[in-house]
Amino acid sequence: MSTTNVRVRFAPSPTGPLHIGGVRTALYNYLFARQHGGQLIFRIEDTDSTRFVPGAEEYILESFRWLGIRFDEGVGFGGEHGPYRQSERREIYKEYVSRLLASGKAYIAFDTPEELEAKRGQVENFQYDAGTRLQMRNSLTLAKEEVDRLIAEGHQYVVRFLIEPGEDVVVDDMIRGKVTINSSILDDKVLYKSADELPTYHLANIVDDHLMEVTHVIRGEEWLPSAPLHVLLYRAFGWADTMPRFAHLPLLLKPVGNGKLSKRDGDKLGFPVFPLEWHDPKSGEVSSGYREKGYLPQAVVNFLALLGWNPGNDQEMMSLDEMVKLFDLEKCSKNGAKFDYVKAAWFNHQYLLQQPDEAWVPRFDALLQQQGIHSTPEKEADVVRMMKQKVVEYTDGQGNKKKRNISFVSDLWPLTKFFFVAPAGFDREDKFIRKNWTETSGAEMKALAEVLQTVGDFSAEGQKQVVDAWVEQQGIRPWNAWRICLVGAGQGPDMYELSAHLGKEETIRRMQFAIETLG
RNA sequence: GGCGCUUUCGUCUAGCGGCUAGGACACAUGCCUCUCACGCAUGGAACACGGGUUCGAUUCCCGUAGGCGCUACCA
Repeated sequence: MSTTNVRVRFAPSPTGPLHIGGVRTALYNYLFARQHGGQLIFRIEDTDSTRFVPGAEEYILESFRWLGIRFDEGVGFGGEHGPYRQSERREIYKEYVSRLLASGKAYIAFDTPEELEAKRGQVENFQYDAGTRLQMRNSLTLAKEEVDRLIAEGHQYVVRFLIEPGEDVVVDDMIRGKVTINSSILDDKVLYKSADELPTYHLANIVDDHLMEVTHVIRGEEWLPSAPLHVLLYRAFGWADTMPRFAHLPLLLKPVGNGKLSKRDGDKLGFPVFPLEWHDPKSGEVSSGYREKGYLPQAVVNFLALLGWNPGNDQEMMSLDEMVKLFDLEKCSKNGAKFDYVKAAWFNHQYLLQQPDEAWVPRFDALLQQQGIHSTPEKEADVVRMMKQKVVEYTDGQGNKKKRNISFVSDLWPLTKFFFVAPAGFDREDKFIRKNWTETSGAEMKALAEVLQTVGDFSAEGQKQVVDAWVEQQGIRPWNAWRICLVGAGQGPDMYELSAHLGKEETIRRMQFAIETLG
């Protein structure tokens, strides 16, 4: 049974915050693993010691905790195949590099970066391969004693993979089918650097995937061109029969313009490209995150899942568990998807409104605090209830749940501000005010205020009984002008609801202010 | 430049030889209404182009064009 056990991995490089595209890759790996009852491994690919960024690893872990994507083994999760941090696997890689060297599948090269740079300057389209390797300083061209001497003297070197030209290498991709690349266009990739005693991605990747018994490699399309190299490496090690299956995912593209999604796009268009807010330890620069922007993790996950995959029907709202059931690599699209952050907000809107009242109160409370308003818990609950009733939760005549109008809890402030803050003034240019505050409005409001003064039961119902009758008798429609008094604009809930919430005293105070100001 | 991947409404996509080319987001209009929304209804909107294969191509094949990626001692 162990031969059919699915094992996949997500292996980020701790060079900064986790990109949203990486989140989607991890998500697909997660869905695939869960669906097959397999394991998801979290591996840290820190083979480039120069690009290491402190805090990045913790950030990535925290991101997945927030998103609800759970790993089965790896850094921070334990497991039988560790260590899971590549910088802690130096001895392992050394062993496998020496195997390749011993079998003649790889060789040692002493060319310095400067020498290579010079060569590239001289020769157009220079590539370190079968056509050029014999002109370079390596163990193929140098005598064995010379090689040994150089190493003994401490000269830095790299190990390069010896690629035999002229062979069509086929990668059988689960999304794209058979992809063929001729080995002649591949260069003798650097597999290992003596400078930091670490392998490069390619070697570490193959060795780890093999040792960790990974069965499926699900990664971004940017890896497709080097997939043939990886196939060749599996063969060189004699692991061709246990080579994992590949699936190369389409990339996430910029919402506007050309190219793949980058950090810059988010800054420019005002949406996050990272799951969590990130504070760069070097520059001190802050990048916004979905969590801090008020996104719900389910919304982010749902939105991301549908960027490059669909369940084959019209269903869009899906929980993680549902996605696990429905996910299918065969249904992944092959072309890149533009990142539609407007739709991301729509998903958040949907999930936000599914939340129970209790979930709103603390968020709403935080919003009030931010605005410097310290309301009583009763009042908050009252407002939340009212907002859910009049603005947020809407049920039509057939009892169907309908879409509502906020995408983020922070959207609530402009919609509820008037519950807490009286209008400070009125914009006479405002369309609603111009249209609804007429010459008679002042007098009508004055009369209405007097009527309200007499209302004993100031609940919405109590007011309605008295005021509706009065309105009928007067033959006027005072609501919009009244709304201007209490709200200062053309928005908000039912007027009786609102005035009941404000209370008699505040209601009349606001009316008087409006009468004085607007005349 | 070379190599590879890719191409259906503005965007995400359904479609796996025969459909009035479907849905969602966004947009527009109308209805509802004490306002803003919500909701409901309606509408505009796509098979990149050229060759084949076939009785028949959005669908299969080949070109062309566009897009994307890779082309480091980065992942």
